Order: sequence, then structure tokens, then C-alpha cells
Amino acid sequence: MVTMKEVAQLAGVSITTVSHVINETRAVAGATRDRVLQAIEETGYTGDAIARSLVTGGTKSLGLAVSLVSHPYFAELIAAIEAEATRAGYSLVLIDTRGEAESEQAAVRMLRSRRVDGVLLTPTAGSAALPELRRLGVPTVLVDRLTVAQDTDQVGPENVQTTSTLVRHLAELGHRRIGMVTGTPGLATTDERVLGYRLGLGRAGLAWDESLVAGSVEPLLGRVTGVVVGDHQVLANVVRTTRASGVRLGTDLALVAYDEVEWAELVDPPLTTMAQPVEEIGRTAVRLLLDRIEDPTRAPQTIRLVPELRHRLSCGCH
Amino acid sequence: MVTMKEVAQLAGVSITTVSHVINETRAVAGATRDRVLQAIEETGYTGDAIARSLVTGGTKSLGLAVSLVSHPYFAELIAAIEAEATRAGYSLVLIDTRGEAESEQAAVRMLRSRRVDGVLLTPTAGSAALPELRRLGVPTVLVDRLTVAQDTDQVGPENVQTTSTLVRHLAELGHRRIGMVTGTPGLATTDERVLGYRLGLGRAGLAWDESLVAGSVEPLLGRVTGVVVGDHQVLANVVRTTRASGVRLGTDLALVAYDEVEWAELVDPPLTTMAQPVEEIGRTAVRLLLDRIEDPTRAPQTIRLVPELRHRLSCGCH
DNA sequence: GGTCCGGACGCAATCGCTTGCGCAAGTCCG
DNA sequence: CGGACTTGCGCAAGCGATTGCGTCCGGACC
Repeated sequence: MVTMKEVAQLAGVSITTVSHVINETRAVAGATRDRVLQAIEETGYTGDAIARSLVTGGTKSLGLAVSLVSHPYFAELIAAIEAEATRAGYSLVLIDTRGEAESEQAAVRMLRSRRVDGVLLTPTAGSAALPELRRLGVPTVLVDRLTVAQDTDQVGPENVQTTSTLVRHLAELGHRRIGMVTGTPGLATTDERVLGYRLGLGRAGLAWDESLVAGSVEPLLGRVTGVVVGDHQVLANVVRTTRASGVRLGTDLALVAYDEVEWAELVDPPLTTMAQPVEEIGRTAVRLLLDRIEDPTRAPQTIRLVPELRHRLSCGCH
Repeated sequence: MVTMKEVAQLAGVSITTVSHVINETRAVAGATRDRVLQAIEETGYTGDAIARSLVTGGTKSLGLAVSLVSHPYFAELIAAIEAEATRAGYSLVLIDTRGEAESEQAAVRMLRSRRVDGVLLTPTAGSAALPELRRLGVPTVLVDRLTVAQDTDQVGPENVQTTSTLVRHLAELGHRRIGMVTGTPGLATTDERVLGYRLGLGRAGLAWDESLVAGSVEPLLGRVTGVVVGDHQVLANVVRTTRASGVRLGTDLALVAYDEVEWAELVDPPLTTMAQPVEEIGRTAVRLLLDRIEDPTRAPQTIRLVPELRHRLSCGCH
């Protein structure tokens, strides 16, 4: 690899000067500058982030520890994060937490040893990594799945009011028995949405019935006229199951779902969903992290972004 | 951060010894070993990949330069790649090429300056990065989109025979006028599939008609009874368009598509697709790259993995 | 008792860069 | 014409590891 030394020799200056013209960290005479720039051009010098990091302490890289198993949704999120990070001159080290506390721990350790400047984390159910990060003082932002504690920066969708809105929409359509199919249990997100469901029932003057909340739609069939689906992961199953059971969505069973999916309007009937502002969530998360890196003493922020209703036909509207 | 020096002091040995017990690179007396290990435990020493890289040259990291815009498919691919890389003790630096030659160039430069040990690349249409990587001698493996030249390691789906199979399936069903909706123009993948389409026509004894190949399904409607869709990107559009035009898939128009999508069996009728062995492609790519890193003089390999037909109803079968 | 040898460990150079300090030459002004 | 400033640049000390050479010591062997 081309080093600064070679560039310096070619330009007939010291490596100090080369460093300074590259980083614009001290005035350099025009003529000298040009020679250096020229030498860089000629040699194809790219710099060595490793060596630089060793002395500066920073790496200009962010760790992205997410659970990759939840495909379709995270792809978009990662893209948004990547874009914003790149824009700020940071690169991303990606690592899969596999949704398990243990892998998550290992992942975070690895990121630390790689000295990333900050970490974007989607905490798993029983996350042990989060306290560790806090203790070590590593700038961290939680994405998508948030904690109740407000002592960490975090960005995610608003779940409670949003799910409540979904329920109320069904209620306004006249449904009295509304069930809910929940996402992965144990996740903060899931809990919040169930809470929102409950809240929505209350607002609509409907009674809460524990037996109408389940992890799949089967036990609900025939017992409810409307259903709220907790996330995109279970949504596919719900559609499949109802179809297999001959239940027609929108007519036999009104369906509204949290999370937009690519195929929402390709199925029959098109699905009414709540679309998270995924792109904005990703962007905001990176911003927040960068802010914290810059000023580690800031007060932690919790940002909830409001999803948008994609009103289609599965709710029974026309 | 805890350094080796601190560990050494606590253990009452030199940093040399600490290094050797960590890397098991020279015999150390049992008692000394234990003291060092204990000191590591106590201090919570994690090591500094940055410093290590500076001296060893390697970084134990791989660059993953892909086009993130093609969401649903790459999510799975990235997950597979990540898994295999982690298993081998490598971490991933992710960067989006945005499908543009220019960003790709920048991406590769950045990866180089980060000194990744190897690069996994999904080349864009007019890739300039590939020659550069070759010139610099950076271990590289092409993923998904391959080049004709066999001078680089590459892994991707078999496109020609596979698409041909799709065409023949329609032909065997009695279709005589079979069109094709192609994916992004300029991509090697697209070209190969068009070639396969042509080959399939030939094998079925059908004539090639240039006007039956298009970037969208509109110009084909009414002119063909069967259509082959080139990739998942256009598939959604095709389904949308036909639906909007009142064309019923499977009856009015037989459809077979390259690329499996999550919603293939959720739409009506379920789509007959060719599912790439995405997971295997990712895994193989990493393997190949690791092999090349280990032995840069190996002969380049081109590996084509054969997709699997997911036979459903959109082709008109029952 | 001298020589040799293997085992156990430390010294210090090195990787490629950043940066505090210092030095020389030129400019300005009283 | 002699300080006091500028301006323009180089020296060399790190950053935190790895690793080739040495040193020291105790036992085996003749």
C-alpha cells in the first residue's frame, strides 16, 4: 500500500506536511500544497484508516447490531442508516445479533474491540449488552425496539396510539369483537402494541378479553369480526391461514395490520396497514448517534415517529 | 480502554508475554499464563483490533459492497453472508453502491482505506471498481451479478438454463406466444436471462420476436398468452399492472417468474417462481473469498448455483 | 567443572499516521 | 537596525499491538 512516506518523498516534503495538507489542519504554502496533491494523485495514495485511528482514537465507523432474521423490514432500515452514515463520512460495521442475548453480547464485544465510535442497537429480549455499553460509556442509540427507561437515546415508531387508532378504525366500522394477533413475545414493541390495542378498546367502549389476544389467528377465527395484526412477521401467516380456512378478509374478517409490506396491495383484498417511517427512523437514529458522539453529555432523547395509515380494503371499507 | 500494558503490569510480566499468552504463539509457563489470564479477566481487557491490524496487516474484516436498493432479496443474502463471515471470525463492513458506478468506486476506495482483507461485490452496470480491485490485488468475489470473464471468483445463480426451463414449462402447456419482462437493463444477470429466454424458445421450436421482450408488461398484454418475468424487482409491477388491466393471471395470462418473493403464495393466484438458493450463494461467496485470501494464487472459480422451481398456479397448472 | 541446550521471558523495533514544539527566514515598525 | 510577529515547515514522540533477537538460568552430559 502507498504510505504517506512515499508521497512525502515524491513531493520533497516531510510527512508532517503531507498530513497537514490532507487534513487541512495547518496552513501550507500554495506551491507546496500543489506538489503534495500532485504526488498523492500520482501514487494513488488512499490513506490508512487503521493507522489514523490508532492515533486519533476515533475510527469514523459505527457498529450496527441488529437482528437480521426479520428480513424485509430491516433491509430498508439498514439502507437508510447506511445512507446517512455514509453522508456523514462514517462507515458501518454490520453484525447480526440473531435476536439472541448471547450473540448480542458477543456482537457488542466485537464492535468494541473494533473501536467503533458508536453503536446502533436493536436490543434483543433479555439484552445484557445494553448495560455493558452504558457502563463502558460507548455512545449508543436504540433503534426500533425501545426500552421504558429514558436513559438512552432511542428512536422508534409510536406504538401505543398508533395501534389504538387501528382498533378504533375497526370499532368505528361497527366491529364489537376485535382480536389481536401479536408479534414476537417479549419485545418491547410487542408489549406496547398490545397496550395500544387495549387502549383502543377502552376508547371505543369495548371490553378487554384476554382470550382475544393470540400469537396466531387460528384461535380467533369465528370469535371475532375484526383483527389487528401486530407486525409484519405474523402478517404473512395470518393472510395464509385465513385464506386456507376460506375466511375472506374484508368481508368475513376485517383486518388492519401494523407494518407496511411490499405486497400489501398485491393481495386480495389489499391490506390496510400502518406504515412506519422506516427511512426517517434510520436517518434519525444516525443523527442522534452522531450528536451523542460529539457531545457525550447531552441529555438522552427518546424519539417516537408516527406511522402513516395506508388505508386499503382489508378493513372492509370501500 | 484497557491496554496490554495494564494487563502486563497487573500480572507482573512484560507485554510480550501477555501477547504470547493471548495468541498462544509461544510457550509460557503455566503459572505465568494463569496470572496473565487472571489479569485479563480482572481488567476486562478486550484487545484492540486497530492496533493489531496495524502491525499484522490483516484486519479480519470483509467489505460488503452491494446495491441496497434491491431490498427484499439482498436482506437474505446479507444475512447469509454475515453468518458465514462471523463463523470464520471476520466482521463485515457494509457499504451501499447505490447501483451506480460512481458510488461503487467510492465505496471500494473506502473499503481499501479501511484495509479490509477482501471484498464481496455486486458489480454495477458499468463497474470501474472491479478492474481497480484486480490491479491492486485485493481479494474479491463477485456475487449475484457475474461477468463473462472468468478471471475473478464469482458466485451467482444459473440464469440461462433456468430461464429456459421457465419458457419450456409454458411451451409445454401449449403456449405459442411467450413474452418476457426483463429486469434492470445492462446487468449481466438480465442479459443472461434474456439469453435463456431465447434459448428456451428455440428448444420449444418457437420463433424469437424482439417485440415480445420489454421492460414492463403493458406492451405485451393481448399479444402473448404467457410471460416470463425477469426478476423480483419488476414482478410486483407486473402483478399490479395485470390486475389493474383486469387480466387474470393463470387463466388470461400464464406467468412464471425468476426470483422467489415472500408473497408469492399470498397473491391470487400463487406465483410460479424460480427460487434462488440465496443462503447458499451467500455462504459460498464468503468461502470463496476466504479461500482466496488464504491463497491469492488459486485459479479463479465461477460457481453457478441452480435455482429451484416453486411450482404454483400462475402458470396455469392446477 | 566446563560446555551445551532448552525453557521462560524481556527489549526494542516496527506498522502508518497525527500533532505539540521548535526553528529559520521574512515582514513590519519604532 | 534590532526586536516582535508571522509564515512555512520539520522533528520526534506517541497510539497499542506483534515479533525477531537476546539474555538468563538450571540441568544434562562428558
